[in-house]
This record gives sequence, structure tokens and C-alpha cells, in this order.
Amino acid sequence: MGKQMTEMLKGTLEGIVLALLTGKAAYGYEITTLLREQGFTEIAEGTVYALLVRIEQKGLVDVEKRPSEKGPPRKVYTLNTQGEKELNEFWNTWSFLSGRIEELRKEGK
Amino acid sequence: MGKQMTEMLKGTLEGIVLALLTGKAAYGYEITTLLREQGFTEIAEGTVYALLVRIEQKGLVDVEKRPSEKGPPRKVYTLNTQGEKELNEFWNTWSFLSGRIEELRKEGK
DNA sequence: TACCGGTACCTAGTTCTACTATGTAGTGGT
DNA sequence: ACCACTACATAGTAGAACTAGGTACCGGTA
Repeated sequence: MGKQMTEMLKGTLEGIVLALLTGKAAYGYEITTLLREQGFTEIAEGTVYALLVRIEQKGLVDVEKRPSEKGPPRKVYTLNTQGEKELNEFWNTWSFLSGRIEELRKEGK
Repeated sequence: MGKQMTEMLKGTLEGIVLALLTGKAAYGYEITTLLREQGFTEIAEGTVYALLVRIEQKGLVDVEKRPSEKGPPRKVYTLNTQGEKELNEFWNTWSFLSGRIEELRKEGK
């Protein structure tokens, strides 16, 4: 992965995953696949699992274990109220930052 | 500073500073002030100086020392060819990421 | 039976970047 | 003599993504 992208994902990847979970529960492997389909082709699998552990420990998601037809049991993550709150703050922070940056771009800077 | 913003600045602050330097040389204290005026009120001064050391070592800027009327000599930074190239890559990376994220927002996710 | 690919999860150690906290200096005003 | 403002610098810390593995379940096939 490009070094720039790696650094830029810090602080945004968590928001991206929370956004993916909005209105639709998902498990780790599925989330990794989803991210890859959305163009984040180089996201490391380990990164996603580590992030999921983190947001679970922060209490942003609820977890349920479900059997799989094709392999080991899945850990299905659902956004809870606190997660929605965090996602909301993410959008606020993102709006501010992207607003500032787009301003710089417009100024031809 | 909010923890979210701190993390989100990783990878973007460098681009922001390079953008600020486009077409206008500037010194550290000035850049800090500029950032604060643009709404990044809580950027730590030390963060800016550390970043400037970094981009100088990466060879993205040229540096010139100029006397100041009001204090110690200033280190004036100018974007060079390699810096312009890096800034260009920054805009590409940024465009991709913000495109993906805005897509998620549109989907109500 | 043995192997392999796909599914599924997990983690120790590394790297990079922003922050905290603090220090050093020059200048002008009181 | 002191203080505020200007101006630069850095050692140590925290947080997040990556590297580079490992474990385990299942079906197909040689």
C-alpha cells in the first residue's frame, strides 16, 4: 500500500468501518471483502481484525457468534447506540477537515 | 484536540502544509499561525516544527535562513520540484479516499 | 488418505505521525 | 529586571495501520 494512503487511513478507517456497519451487521472477513470491493484493495486483513477488536473494546459495537457453512464460526458485529454516536462525531470531524482541505485545493494551493 | 482529529491529521497535515507552501514560501511560526487562522486552532507548535524537519529531510522543500526584525532568524521553506510531485500524489490519494468516504455518506451509511 | 484452496479469526512486533512538555534565543516595552 | 511576543527545537509518549506470521474448519480432488 502506498505510504501516503496508510497514513491517511489512520483515523478514517475506523469511521469507514462504522459507516459500513450502519443498518447492516457484518463479520470481519466480510468487511475485509467489502473494503476490497470498494477500492481499498490493499487493506491488510490483520488491520481489519485489530480494528474490530478495538471498536468492540470501546463499546461501539455488539458482537454475536454465528456458525458458518464454509469455515470457522463468524463474529458478527452490529453498530450500537454508542457506535452511532461515534460515527456521528466522525462525520463532523471529517466534514471540517475535508472542508478545509477542499478550500486549499480551490485556492490552487 | 479531539482524539479523532489527531488521528485524522496523520497523513493529511503534511499535505496541508505542502499546499500552504504552494506559490508562497513561509517559515514555521508563520505556518503555525496560518493553520490556526484556517481553523486548526489546536495544532501544537511542536507538531509543525517536527513536520518541517521531516519534509526537509525528505527533500520536499528548500530552506533559507532570513533575519527577523522581531526575534531569532526565520527558516523560510520553499516547495521544490520533488515537493510539488509529492503534493500531486497527495491530491490523488486524497481524491480517492474522500471519494470513497463521500460515497459511504451518500448511501446513508 | 493426504493435500490444497477458500473461509474465518487472531496477534506480536514494527513503523510512522501527532501530541505533550519543555527548553533556548532574540527583540521591544515598562 | 522582567515580561510578552516572536521563533525554533526535541525527547518521550500514544495511537493506528502494517508485516508476517499462526490457528482452525470445510470441501474437493489426486
